[in-house]
Amino acid sequence: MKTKKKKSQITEDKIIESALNLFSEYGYSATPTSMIAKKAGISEGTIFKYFPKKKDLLVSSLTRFIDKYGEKLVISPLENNYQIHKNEKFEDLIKVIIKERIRLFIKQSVPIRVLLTEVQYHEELREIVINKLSKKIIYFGTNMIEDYIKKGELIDKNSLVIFRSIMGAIMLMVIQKFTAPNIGQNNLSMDEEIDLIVDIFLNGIKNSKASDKI
Amino acid sequence: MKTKKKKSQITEDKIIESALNLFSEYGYSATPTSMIAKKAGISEGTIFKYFPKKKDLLVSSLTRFIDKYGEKLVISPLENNYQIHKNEKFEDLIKVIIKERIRLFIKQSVPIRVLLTEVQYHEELREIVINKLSKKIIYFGTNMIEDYIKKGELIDKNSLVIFRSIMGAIMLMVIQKFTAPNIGQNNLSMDEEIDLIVDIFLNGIKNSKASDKI
Amino acid sequence: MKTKKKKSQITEDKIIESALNLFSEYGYSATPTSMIAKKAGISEGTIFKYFPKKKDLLVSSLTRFIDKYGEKLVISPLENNYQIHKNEKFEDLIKVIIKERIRLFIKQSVPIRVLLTEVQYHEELREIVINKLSKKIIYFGTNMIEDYIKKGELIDKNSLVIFRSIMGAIMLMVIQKFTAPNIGQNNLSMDEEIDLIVDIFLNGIKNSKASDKI
Amino acid sequence: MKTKKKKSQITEDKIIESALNLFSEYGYSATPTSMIAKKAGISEGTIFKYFPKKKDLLVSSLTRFIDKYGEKLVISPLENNYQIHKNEKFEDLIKVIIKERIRLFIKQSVPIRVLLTEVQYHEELREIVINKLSKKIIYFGTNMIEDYIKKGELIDKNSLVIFRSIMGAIMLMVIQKFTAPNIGQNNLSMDEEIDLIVDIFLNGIKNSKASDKI
DNA sequence: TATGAATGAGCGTTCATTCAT
DNA sequence: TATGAATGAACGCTCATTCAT
Repeated sequence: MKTKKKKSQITEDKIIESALNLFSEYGYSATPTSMIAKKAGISEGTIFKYFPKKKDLLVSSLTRFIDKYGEKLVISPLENNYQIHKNEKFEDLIKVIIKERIRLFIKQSVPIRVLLTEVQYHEELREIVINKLSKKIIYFGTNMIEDYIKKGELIDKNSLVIFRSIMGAIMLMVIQKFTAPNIGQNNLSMDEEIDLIVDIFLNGIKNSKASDKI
Repeated sequence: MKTKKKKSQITEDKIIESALNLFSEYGYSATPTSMIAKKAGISEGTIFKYFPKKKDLLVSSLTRFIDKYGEKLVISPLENNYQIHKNEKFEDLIKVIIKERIRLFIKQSVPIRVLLTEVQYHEELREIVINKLSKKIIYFGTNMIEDYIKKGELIDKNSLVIFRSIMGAIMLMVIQKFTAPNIGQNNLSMDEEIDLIVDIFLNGIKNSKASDKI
Repeated sequence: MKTKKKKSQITEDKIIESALNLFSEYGYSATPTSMIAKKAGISEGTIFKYFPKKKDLLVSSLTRFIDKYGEKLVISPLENNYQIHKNEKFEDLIKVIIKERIRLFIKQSVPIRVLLTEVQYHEELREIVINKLSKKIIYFGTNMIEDYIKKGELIDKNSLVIFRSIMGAIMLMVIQKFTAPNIGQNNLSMDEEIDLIVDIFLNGIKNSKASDKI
Repeated sequence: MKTKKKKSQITEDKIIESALNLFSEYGYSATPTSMIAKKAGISEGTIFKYFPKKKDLLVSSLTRFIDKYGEKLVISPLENNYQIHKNEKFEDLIKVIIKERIRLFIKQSVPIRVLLTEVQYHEELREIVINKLSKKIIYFGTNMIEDYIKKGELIDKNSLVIFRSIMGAIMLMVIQKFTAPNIGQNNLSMDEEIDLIVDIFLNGIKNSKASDKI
C-alpha cells in the first residue's frame, strides 16, 4: 500500500529528477539552477529551500540514487539472483546476473552518467561511490567467483581480476552500443553479445588444437 | 636540432597545457578563463587572442592532442609494434601492445580524461573522437585479431567483441588502479595484471577437468 | 484614481528613465549598463532581468516612448487641434499646432534625441520610426495642407514639399535655439520666431512691388 | 603640381578615411580601433603612432574635414558663387547655391553624418563646429539675404530666420530622400524639389485671391 | 511553503592602449 | 616607421543565492 506522498516530497522529487536529467545532458557545472527550476515547474527560490547550495542538490540526489538503487536494486538483487541460481552452472548464473544488471543500468543511465562524471570532481562523491558501491560490488563479485572456484567449476585465478575484467568488457560493450552503435559491422543484439562475452571468458580464445601444433 | 619556437607558439602551448590540466582537475565548465590565464602566467585577454571562444580552447586543444598522439602515438605505433612482432605468438604481441599503450595512456591521462568527459556534452568532440580515434582503433584491433584467427592461433569468434572485451578489461583495471588502488586486497603490479588478463582471455576461466565431471 | 504601481513596474520605469537620460547624454554605445544601474539605484543584474540584452533596453524604451507619445500625444492631439480649429484660417491653425508640438518636443527631447541618433545604427528602430511616426505625421500633415488647398486658402502646390519644408524650418530653429542660442544677434522668442516663419511661408519673401520694377 | 605624398601621409589618410567610414556606419563608440586598422590594412599599433588616443582620431579627422571642406568647399565657393552670380536675381542665385551645396553635401555625407552625430557628445567638436562652420555659414547667409533686402528684391524680414528656414527645408528634404525616399508619393527629382522649395519661400503658399475674399 | 524580485560576485569577452622588436 | 604580441580595465551578461511577502 503506497502512502500518499506529501506535497513537499513531491516537490523535492521533481527538483531531483529535473536536476539529474539536466546534469546528465549538460553537466553539473553547466546547468543553471534557473533551468532546473523551469524544468521542475517551480520557482528558483524554492530549490534553495530544499537544497541550500547547488552542490547539495548534486550530492543529495546522487546519494539518494545510490541509497535507493545501489542498495535495493544493485546489490540485493545480485544476492537474490545469486541465492536463487546458486546451484546453477556459473555460465548460466553470470549471464542472468549481467542481463538483469544491464536492464537496470539502462533504466538508470541518467544518474549513473552523472555519477561517473562528477565523481571526478567532488571528493564527497568519490567516497560515497567507493564505499557504498564499488566495494560492495567487488565484494559480492569476488565472493561469487571464489565460490565457484571452490566448487571446482572455475580455475583458481585472482577473483578480483576475473570479475573486474568481465565488468570492463560488459561496460565497454554498453558504452559502444549507446555512443557508436554502428562502429564495426556487428549485428549482434545485446543479449547475444553477452552470451558471446561470457563464452570468451569461460573458454578463452586460444585455438587449442592449433596451439598444440606450435 | 629543434628550431627555436616562436614566442606566440610558446604562449599558445602554455595556454593549452594550463587549460587541459585545469579542465581535467575541475572540468571544463567549472574552470574560469581567469584561472587558466593565471596558471599560464599570461593575461586573460591573451587567451582570447588565440582562442576567440572558451570552447575553441577546449576543442582546439583536444583536436591537437588527437592529431599529435592519436595519429602518431596511438595508431601508427600500434601498426609499428604489429609489424615488428607480427610473427610472434598472439599472446606475446598483445601483451607488448597493451603495455606500450598503457604507458602512453598514463603519460597522456590529462587530455584523455578531459576528452572522455567532455565528449558527452560537445557534439563536435564526439565526431572527432569517433572518426579520428574509435574507428581507427577498432579497425586496427579487429584486423589484428582476424589475422590470428586466419593463422589458426585464435578461434573464430567475432573479432570486435574480442577486441573490445580485452580493451574494456584493461581500461577498468587502469581506472581502478588510479581511483581506488586499494580496493580488494591485490598486490599485483600493472604488468602482472596485464599478463593475467591476457591469460584469462586466451585460456578462459573454466576448469575443464571439473566441468567434464558435471 | 491611479492604482498603486506594482514594484516591478516601478523598477522597469526607473531603468528606462535612467537609460534614456544616459543614452542621450553619452550615446547608447558609450553608456555602460553599470552606469544605468547606478543611476537607477538598482543592481546591474536587475537590468538584465527586465531587458535580457542591452539593445532590448534601447529598443524597448524607445518603442514604449513612441507608443505612449507618438500615438497619444503626437498624432491624436494633432487631429484634435485640427478638429477644433478646422474652421480657422490656416495661418492660425498651423501656429497653434506648431507651438503645441514644440512644447511636447521640448518636454520629450531626451528620448527624441536618442531616437534620432540611434535610428542611424539600428535597423529595428528605423522601421519603427518610419512606420509608427514618419508616415503618420506626413499623412496628417499633407492631408491638412490639401484640405486648405481645396478650400482655396492655399495655392495648389505639392503638399509633401510644403509640409516638410515647414517642419524643417521649425526643426532647425529649435536645434539652433538649443545648441547655439546666441548665434546671429536675434532676440526673438520662440513664439515670435514661429509667427515669423509661418508668415514667411504664407506670404513669401519676395518684394512684389520691387520685383515688378525689374 | 601635386607633390608626391610621403608614405606616412598616405598611412594617416588611410586611417582617417577608414575611421570616418566606420564611424558613420556604426558610430564612434561602437567602432573598435581593431576594425579601423583592418579596414585601413595596417596593424592596430600603427593607429596609435598617429593618434595617441582614439578620440584624437575622431577630432582630428573631423577637424581636418572641416578645414579642408568647410573652408575650401563650403564657405569660399559660397562666396565664389556669390561673387559671380551677384547680379542675378535672388531666385536664381539661391538655386545655384543650394544645388551646388547639396552636391558637396552628398559627396561628403560620411564625415558630415559623423560630425552631426558626435557633436552631441564631444564638447571639443561642438566648439569647432560652431566657430568654424555654423557661424561662418550663418554670417554668409544672412549677409546675402540682407544684400537682397537692400536691393529691394526681398522684403525686410529677419535674415537669420529666413536663411535658417530655407536651410531647414532643404536639409529635411535631403534627409527624407536618403532615409525614406518612398514616403508620400512624390516623383520629383531633387532639383525639382529645390526649385519648388525656393518658389514657396519666395512667393508663399497663400492664395491671395482667395484670401481677399475672406 | 512557495514565490518573485533583487542581488553582486564573477564569468567570458572586448578593446583601447603599450611596447619590444 | 610599423608590427605583432600582450595587457588589463571594463564591458555585457549569468547565476547561485537571499529575502520580503
